[in-house]
Amino acid sequence: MGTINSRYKSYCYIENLSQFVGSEVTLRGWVYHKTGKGKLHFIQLRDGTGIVQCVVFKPNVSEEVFERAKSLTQESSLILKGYVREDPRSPVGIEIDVSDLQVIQLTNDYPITPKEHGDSFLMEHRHLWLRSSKQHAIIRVRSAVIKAIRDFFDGNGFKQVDSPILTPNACEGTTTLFETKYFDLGSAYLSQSGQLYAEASAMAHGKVYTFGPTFRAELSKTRKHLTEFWMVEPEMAFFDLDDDMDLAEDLVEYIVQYVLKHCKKELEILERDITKLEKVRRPFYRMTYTEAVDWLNRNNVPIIRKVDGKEIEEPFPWGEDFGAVQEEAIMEQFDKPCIIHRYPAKVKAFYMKRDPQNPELVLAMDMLAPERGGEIIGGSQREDDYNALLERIKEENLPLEAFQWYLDLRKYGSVPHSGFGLGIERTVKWITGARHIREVIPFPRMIYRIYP
RNA sequence: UCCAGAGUAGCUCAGCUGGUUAGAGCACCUGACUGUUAAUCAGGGGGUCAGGGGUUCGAAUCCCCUCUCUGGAGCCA
Repeated sequence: MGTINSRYKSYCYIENLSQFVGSEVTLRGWVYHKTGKGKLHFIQLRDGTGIVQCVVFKPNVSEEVFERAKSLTQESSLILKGYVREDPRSPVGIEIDVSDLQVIQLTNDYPITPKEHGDSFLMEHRHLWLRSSKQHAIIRVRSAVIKAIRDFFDGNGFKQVDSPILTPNACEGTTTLFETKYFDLGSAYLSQSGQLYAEASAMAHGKVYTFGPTFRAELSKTRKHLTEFWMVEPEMAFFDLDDDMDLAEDLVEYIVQYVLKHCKKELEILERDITKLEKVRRPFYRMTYTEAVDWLNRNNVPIIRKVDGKEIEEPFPWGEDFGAVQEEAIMEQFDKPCIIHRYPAKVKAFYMKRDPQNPELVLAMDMLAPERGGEIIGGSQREDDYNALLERIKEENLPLEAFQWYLDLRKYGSVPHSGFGLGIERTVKWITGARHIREVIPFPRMIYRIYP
């Protein structure tokens, strides 16, 4: 891997300790855990890159240093010097024999102990919970996922062209938006998708991707929803739906294989079954919406409706959108992602292109992840015909003035084009096996939580 | 938003059909210990039982209201 030459490289970090066996090093960090036994103290030191056991043996250090080591508490910050030694008794094979130790700050009453805690308590202390080893591993996987995404697109001739976060109008009129005042121009909204702007950029650059936060004021309270989440949205001129699906497969395969290669330790800490991830290789499964409905009915997965307060089970009707029950039933049979494509037009957004084979369908696709990973990608070929798009905007009662620029794209050199959005958090949740989506973003924003 | 569940020590929880001064483990403080890694052993401090109202001789326990939190649904990535 290429690295940048800098003076910071000369610092010694725990992840590089194996290069320093037999020599003296200085480490800076925090006490992750400490145990003692009379004349012997064991400090689990973490420095952000890893954890190593440091041994303080009374005869080896001065009286003051031993007293300082004895007084250390969880999450106290310190600088220590010691010899790096291979030791089979250490979980990482390496240990530090401490010769000197300086306390930067002695911590009192660190709230997160090695014992169990409730979700609510940990979320209140998210700013500290980030230091715990599983949370630390998850955020490192997140970082790797983002790097994989950038490498993939940059290496395939895409340009990153960012979309605005403050927007004048709704992209998909259906979902709820966060509204804010915008000087004398009235209201602005936090973006719920960069797609429309990505389309404009694709007409300028061919293949582009936008990467940024998106905001949805939906009143959803589940473990796969955030009100602020990150999304990467590629958009490609001259791509049809099949090209779009191929690209989505390539991307997801690349991300998973990258994480398997670069995050072995993290996946181990997270106790992730990597044999399941190793199966994520092209080609993925594909089925049309209509095939999926047939499958549901052949396998007796009904839809449950409430009529007069009573729950009634009915066969799944063609034209209805899938809920969590249907998605999970379909995915149970698959050991790698599945793309479902060609949905009924009435359950999908206005900008999606009609299927020339069947006007009731749109050229849309969703990718569902196995192991209850849920929907990680939603995409489509876009409507590129001026009149067809205008018709759809009117049908949805969207403000025509706001979409004038978007219609312009169909007026000046319109071409077939496609794109999709991949949710970073849902992807990281699936890959890490995290229980809740709030664990895969450093500071989650949810319907009832905006602290810390 | 709708449905369901929860709130007792810093944390995780027990506390029965109402009955003396509210309990445990961990964390914290003091001491012992040369191989711990959720160390062990001995001792110690720590409570507005979410808040308010009601029933009762008596409420953590029963009833009502409010607040907070958790999970699920719909919608979505």
